[in-house]
Amino acid sequence: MEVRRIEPCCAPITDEALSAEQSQELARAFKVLSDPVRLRLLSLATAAPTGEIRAADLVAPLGRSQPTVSHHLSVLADAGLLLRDQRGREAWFRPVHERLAVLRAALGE
Amino acid sequence: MEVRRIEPCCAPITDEALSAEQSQELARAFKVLSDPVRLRLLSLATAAPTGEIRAADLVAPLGRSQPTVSHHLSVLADAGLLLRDQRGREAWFRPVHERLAVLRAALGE
DNA sequence: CCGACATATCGACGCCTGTCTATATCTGGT
DNA sequence: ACCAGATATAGACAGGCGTCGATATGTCGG
Repeated sequence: MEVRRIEPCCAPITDEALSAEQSQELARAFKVLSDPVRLRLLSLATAAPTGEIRAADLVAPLGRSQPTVSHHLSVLADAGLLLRDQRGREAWFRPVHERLAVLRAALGE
Repeated sequence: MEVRRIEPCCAPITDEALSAEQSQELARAFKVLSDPVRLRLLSLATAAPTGEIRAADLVAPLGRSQPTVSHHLSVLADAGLLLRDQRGREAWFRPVHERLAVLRAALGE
């Protein structure tokens, strides 16, 4: 998916026109959010009481295969929206609120 | 693209987990923003001094064919992010800031 | 009424991406 | 050492989407 770390890239799109490069970078970022499974993973991570989730616990609720869930978690981690914490054979993930804030900021206000 | 009007659909994803339906709806919305041409169109519309843009004036700066630009404008209009104002043979577009705000709100805060 | 302009629609093509099954890798416990 | 559990990787397949050229539709001016 050509995932790239989400970084502050530009003024809010409500303020000034984007360059070709800026729009491409932003589009890549929003593409990460354009899948229902990934959005659900992100919300499950943020809403988790402990603030983190374990990969194995997500397969059943999402109704997708284990490799598919693993794939989406990697996409979110590569984008910097989730932070992977490997503990032995388990993979735990925490949301990175600052990255979400970057995208929110790009939408204006 | 199965575009649908962008509506307030859910609490911020930072607050509580999304349902399958909510995540699908949100994903559809972000998919509209996941293309560089559409992001650029949106920013050009918002940054325009008069607050509106004419379709014909966008072909050259975007470097895409006229049908492609027309297509993307339609996607944005269908999503409710742009408001189409037909004036004779010309099509003018204004940004709908409330729709952008809906997406911003879904990202938290 | 005709030609130039503005936009939308159609059909096709190529690439990208989400999904799966099968398999590999690594870890922890017994 | 072995087995079971957790995760990652590989490969394949199907559907979706951005793009284009060609064409249709509609509008203004002379």
